[in-house]
Amino acid sequence: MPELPEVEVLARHLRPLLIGKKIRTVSVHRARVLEPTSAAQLKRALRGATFRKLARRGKYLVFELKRASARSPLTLVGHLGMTGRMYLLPRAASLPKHAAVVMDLGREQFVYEDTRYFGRFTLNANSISQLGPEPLNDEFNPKTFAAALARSRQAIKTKLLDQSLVAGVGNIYASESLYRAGIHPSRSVARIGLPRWQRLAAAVVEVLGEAITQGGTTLNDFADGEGNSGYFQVSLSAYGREGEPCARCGREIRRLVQSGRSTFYCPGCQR
DNA sequence: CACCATGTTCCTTG
DNA sequence: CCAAGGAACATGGT
Repeated sequence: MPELPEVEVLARHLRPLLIGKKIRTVSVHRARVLEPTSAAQLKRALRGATFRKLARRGKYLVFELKRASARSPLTLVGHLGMTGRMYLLPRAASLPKHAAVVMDLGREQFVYEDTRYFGRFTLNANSISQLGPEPLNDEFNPKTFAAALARSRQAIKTKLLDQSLVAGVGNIYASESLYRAGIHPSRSVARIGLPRWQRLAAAVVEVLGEAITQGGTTLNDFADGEGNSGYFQVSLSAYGREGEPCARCGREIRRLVQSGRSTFYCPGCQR
């Protein structure tokens, strides 16, 4: 459940549940997700710490904690990879098969589970510093967008996944944004002029914003970690619709592979 | 068995 | 040094 909108919805859900809660102990079931932090480091740093803030940056969750002893706040960075989830469970509840890190909060436990263990839960904030502008802020606009691509000839779809260009767009919303902007995913970024950049930037903002709004209706799914996240309740126009008629022009949605990842587009609407 | 999957990083090649 | 492409990571669903 991992692109920007899903992470934003999760952050809004977790924020009131975590702020003010104190961590008693931390158990690490899969140390790989902590890298480069060690299990011992994480346990020592978090024991007795209290959640103060929770923010989102791109697809990352940024937890700020206060340690009982000390002055400087502690930053914990979470990323859900492809299959990560975070939620609270009652203290006695049994853990899921792929629980990676569990924090004992007293009457509850804060669980990070991740089937494929591609995600991260770490004290290292390095990857965050490499992120490009937030698409839902005004630091993101068509000009910074176009300027960042000056020397590239890659396909625009591939570039949209580059987190140093825009933070938070993933494989699903890249297809959706290009569909909305009417731009062919294979178009070289060198051949995109200002009007197209403007349409694309606007489309990215709209698509992500709408997904957040729609994700807001399925918040309850995060609470118990059961069943589906509600992710695919967001209505998608292109992604996953190969062979189905385009809602705008009726031609069949096609699938192609770029840099090893599926792209869905309408050959009629996207040039 | 084959292929697909919401992501990032590392390695190789040019 | 840079850009670009592909494999690796790990598990499960169809």
